Amino acid sequence: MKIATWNVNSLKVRLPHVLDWLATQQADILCLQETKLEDKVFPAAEIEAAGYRVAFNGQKTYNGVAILSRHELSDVVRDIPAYDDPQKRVIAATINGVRVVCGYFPNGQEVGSDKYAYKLKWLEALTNWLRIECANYPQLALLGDFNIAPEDRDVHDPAAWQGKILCSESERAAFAGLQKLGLADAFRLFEQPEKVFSWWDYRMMGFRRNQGLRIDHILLSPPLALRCSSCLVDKAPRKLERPSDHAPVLAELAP
DNA sequence: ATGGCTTGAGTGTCAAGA
Repeated sequence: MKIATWNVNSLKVRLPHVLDWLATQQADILCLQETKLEDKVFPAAEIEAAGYRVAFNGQKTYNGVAILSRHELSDVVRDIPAYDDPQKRVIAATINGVRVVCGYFPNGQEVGSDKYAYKLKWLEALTNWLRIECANYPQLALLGDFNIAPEDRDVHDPAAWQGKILCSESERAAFAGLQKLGLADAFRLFEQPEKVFSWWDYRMMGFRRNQGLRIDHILLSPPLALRCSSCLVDKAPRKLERPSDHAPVLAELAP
């Protein structure tokens, strides 16, 4: 089973890329972030025509998440339960016995800002909820745009990013807090090349110079980590015309 | 030099992303 995550930075603009990528990769599950679409205009018909079922949780202009699946989705949950938040950042569903949680983590803008405080609160709420979710669902996968580079090796220029947003101590501690729930970073289960990133700034030719960060992740509970046979970033869609600034991250789970 | 692109909203140009 192939599971993946991709921040598409507007599904309206990126739908052709998404459909092409699904056809190429034959992914079973794709979690999307930054769809930026209200539910009433979500392109469900086009996605279903491609052979996928879909659940979504969106809003106008900002945020918005979705889970696309070749298999049936059940027990869909939208937003973090008991956490009051108008921003549409979370959707979860059970697929083939796997609890799939799709998250678009807050950016945080700048360390010390109001948005940074919101990011840390949000991370705490997510972690508290996932502690319960992990107990209820031994097979759990957390996929999404975490907006956290977990370690210096996930950053093209660690010195320049030292202590900055996406790399600060508190954000990395929150990432470690998710790992403490038993969730493993699928990418780091395997030997990987150096300087693999999942996001590159549109400006300054960031992609061509590989000036990026690894901030999109797939975290797996212990039984799923045992089943995981590979995890990679697919840079191909980032090379297309009008790409998202993020590339998809893909993991393979043995049956 | 805190810029640089891209998107959405909306028709000026700004907010937000990371």
